[in-house]
Amino acid sequence: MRTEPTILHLDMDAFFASVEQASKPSLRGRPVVVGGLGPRGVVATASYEARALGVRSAMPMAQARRLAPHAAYLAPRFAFYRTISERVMARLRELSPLVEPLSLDEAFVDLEVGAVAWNAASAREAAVGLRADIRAATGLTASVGLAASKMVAKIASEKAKPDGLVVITPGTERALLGPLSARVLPGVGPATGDHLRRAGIHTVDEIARAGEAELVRLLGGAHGRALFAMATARDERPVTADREAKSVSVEDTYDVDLHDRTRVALEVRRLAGRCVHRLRTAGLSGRTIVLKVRRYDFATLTRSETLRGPTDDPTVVREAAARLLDSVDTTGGVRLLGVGVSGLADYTQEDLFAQAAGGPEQTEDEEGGAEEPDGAPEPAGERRWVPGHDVCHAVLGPGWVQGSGLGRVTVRFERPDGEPGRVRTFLADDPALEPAEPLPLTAPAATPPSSRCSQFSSEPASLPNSESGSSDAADTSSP
DNA sequence: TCTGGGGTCCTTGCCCAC
DNA sequence: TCTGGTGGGCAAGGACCC
Repeated sequence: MRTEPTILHLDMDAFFASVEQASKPSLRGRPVVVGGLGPRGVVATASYEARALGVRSAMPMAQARRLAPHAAYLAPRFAFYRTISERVMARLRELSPLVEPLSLDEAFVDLEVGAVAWNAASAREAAVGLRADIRAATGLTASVGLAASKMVAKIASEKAKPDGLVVITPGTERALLGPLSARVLPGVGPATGDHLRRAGIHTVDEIARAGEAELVRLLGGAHGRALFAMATARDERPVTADREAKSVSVEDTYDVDLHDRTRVALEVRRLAGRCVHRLRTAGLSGRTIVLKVRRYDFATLTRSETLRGPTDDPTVVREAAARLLDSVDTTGGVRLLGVGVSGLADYTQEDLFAQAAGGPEQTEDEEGGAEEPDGAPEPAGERRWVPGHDVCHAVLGPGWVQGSGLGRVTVRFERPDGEPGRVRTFLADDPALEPAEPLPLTAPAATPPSSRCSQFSSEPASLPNSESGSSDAADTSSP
């Protein structure tokens, strides 16, 4: 156990929602909810303004809309979030080679290995500089926790939110953790929390007092021992860079339950194709094919089959998934289907055969490969305008979709470095309107913008009068 | 209220080989 | 030959995380 707070946990504040507010001046200071916009969507991130109204991550969107009817509801722009995340992670790697990303918006950094910090004062100095740099590079705020272990650093960054820095002095951990709810410990979710509560255990202190043997009896060996260690502030887990993926999967929840067995089989084929595409993009293959089915009543089944060797052949994966589907009763309807591959390797059984036979054989079409690289199928002949996504108008320049429906699309014309912009409504098939790349949040120093709207380097053109009727809808929520 | 998507890890039970 | 213990691989499910 180290004696100085040189493990740093970084957590970007309300990341997806903050990116949207930074991109869209009209949303600053307003409640913003990012997540699935379909009838079965859930909240991915809510801005602090939306949280004040009771909106939380993982909450069904329908419930969020009831709590915050005037919030802006936006579909996530994962590709854009990823580019910002990469800039943040690159900054972290300047501090230390030991950076462990946990998600797009969180990471651990071992400052001691990076030799930028050796005690509380130097660690704090590094953290202050880091937060300032992230703000300058992205315009976003981050919260940072510093401690002698990963668990406590993470709890510290939680205390620091939003936009703060908290250092936990080694030796004070147990006093800090003791009175907190058992739920703050990693690995204590709703089920374990209930389990502990039924045993009369509510706080971290009570976990520690229960003793390891009792926890093992209640929760099983691995979980019980891990929890006791955490509750007594013993966490020796090292910061680990470059963790390898262990599985690759894709899944879809359908707006309405699927009842037709033929349609279900077709969807499983499509998902298998998408999964293989992801697998191949990552240069991987896998040995175990997993089919996931969530039925109409939310009961979730998995079926798996392990092959003799790893594969990335779409035909092999599709056929295995189809066999697995044969063993599942789907009467009553299914709401979700998924296909995954685990037991990953960076070679395939076919490769081995090919080496012997003198070359790989081209398999049949790879469905899902060419289509829908980001998971969204594009229906032929109809353009989908997704709320929150970027567009470019031939005359008016860059903007974003505020809402669409009934053959119309409403666009707000504004840019990250400008003032809140005006709103205009167009026909959904208006040829002057095109999907576009996001504009950078902060003006890039040397690199030219790559956006299709890059010719609009200054303020958007002034809005001409138009009979298409500009509406001044104040939010993107739809009934 | 009505529950996404992409992951990881653990437990349990079964089968098989030794 | 039969039985029992053990350990590994596999399948399925559950819990958790962001």
